[in-house]
Amino acid sequence: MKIYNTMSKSKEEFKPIEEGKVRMYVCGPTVYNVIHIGNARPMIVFDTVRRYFEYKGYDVNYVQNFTDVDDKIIKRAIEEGIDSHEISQRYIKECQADMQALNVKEATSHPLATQEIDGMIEMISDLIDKGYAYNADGTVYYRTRKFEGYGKLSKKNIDDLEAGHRSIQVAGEESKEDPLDFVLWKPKKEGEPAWQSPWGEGRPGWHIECSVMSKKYLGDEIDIHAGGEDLIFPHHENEIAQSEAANGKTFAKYWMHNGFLNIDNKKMSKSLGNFFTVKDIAQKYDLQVLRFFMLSAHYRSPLNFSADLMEAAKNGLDRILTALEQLKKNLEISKDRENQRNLQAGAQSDTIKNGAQEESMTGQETEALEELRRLGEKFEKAMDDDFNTADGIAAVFEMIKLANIHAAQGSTSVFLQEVWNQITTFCEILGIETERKEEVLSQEIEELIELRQQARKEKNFAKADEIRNQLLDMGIELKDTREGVQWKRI
RNA sequence: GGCGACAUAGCCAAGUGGUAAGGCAGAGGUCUGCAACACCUUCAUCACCAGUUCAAAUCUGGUUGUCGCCUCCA
Repeated sequence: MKIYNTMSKSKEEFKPIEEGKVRMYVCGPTVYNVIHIGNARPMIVFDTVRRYFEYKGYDVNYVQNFTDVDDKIIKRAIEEGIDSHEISQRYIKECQADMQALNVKEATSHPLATQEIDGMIEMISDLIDKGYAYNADGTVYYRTRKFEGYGKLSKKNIDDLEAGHRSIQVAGEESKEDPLDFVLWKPKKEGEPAWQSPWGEGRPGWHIECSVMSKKYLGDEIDIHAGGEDLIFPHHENEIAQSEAANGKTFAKYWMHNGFLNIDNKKMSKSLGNFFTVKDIAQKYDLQVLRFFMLSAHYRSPLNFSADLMEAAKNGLDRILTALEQLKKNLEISKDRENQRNLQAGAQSDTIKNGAQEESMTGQETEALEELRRLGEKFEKAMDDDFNTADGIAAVFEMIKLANIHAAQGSTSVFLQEVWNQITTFCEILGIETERKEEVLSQEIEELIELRQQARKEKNFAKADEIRNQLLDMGIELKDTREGVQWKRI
């Protein structure tokens, strides 16, 4: 398995710190609002990474935090005139609901920054003791130049950084020894949430949270640290400086970063009016479509989002789901048929041996299964190469085609079962929910469908079509298949 | 100004040395009362220029263009 490591800027063979285990930390959202589709990309991508590791037999300890103390949360709380804790709790719930709809598995642990203050104070004290941090009137700064490897992840030259910084130095930073130093602890301002510390009341800086939570839940050294590419600098760079200075060990072996999501080729921003929350998308699409769309490109490539592309993703995903639906039906029919046959055979013979007897596969089926196995290898090869989900999806589409051609009602149930198992296994890795949600139709609609069937029987096609159009207006699309009428909501 | 990424068909997107996966859309056909589904057929020489090589989308140099980071940001 190869993973592209931002640190080395190359693909490296994955070797876990501990055999059979993966320790993985993904930077989570700051909960000051509902998440947008850009937030969703790393969640989807790294959830898929996790699923693939699990498929490969690894025991994955997956940690994703919620940053629940931050300027933006406080600002929002003041606007609404409520406690900032209420704000963060509200959006954590919303975020979890969105993640569930995106079929993102729950993290092994998802710590909250505000629950880990003690650990942060401990690490900051430790950094001060070691000379990597200093207290200036209640604000604690990290002494950036003291850490030798600073800039090693983002490949930045510390002197260039300083040159850039001079022109944009912010007011209130006069107490810093060096403009490059960043905040570990900031003193309380009126109306802000605060905790007691050796440097007075205050709250932690953003970067220290992740260092502390990663250490607590995964240990001093972890396998994978992941997040959006915009976090490379300064967030991850600072985490490295904190953790490695405090722990004296390499922080993370592999650094994974997903590319940005653009809207109509522009960066998503509120001012451009091209800002979409996950909930916006959910109004029009099943969020599975969004997930499928995001996995259709490599996670490190920039990805463009548009209405047309979502339509294309929806159509593609439908093709997969339709085929699986058919496959499942055929499997049931085939099983029933074999059961019938066994019952008859059983009635004729005195002894029924070993329960139901399955039909054995035909030569053609064996060949098809062989082809399916090859496609499975193609899928794994793609995923082994830095999680190439686009190639993986291509393999799934080929499997779908194979199923559409070979898996018929008359096929043996062993064959159909095997095809089903194979394809759904790979869908599972991608996080595609393979069974459409069972929906109950209203009585009115049921009756209309029945009426139309009668009209068809009587060859009154004008009436049949009229009813079909009527249902279409109601959002129900019908199709007549060999197994009867099927419908779906559009 | 510093650092970096990318440029493949109408659209999306794989492919890092041997002559272009897959999907969406389109066209033609089979099936179906019609439609939908499905299947078959069809649709590119890889931004440009120069070079290395028996052989390049794939390596090297240059040109043009797009984008990102350097500041809160997934």
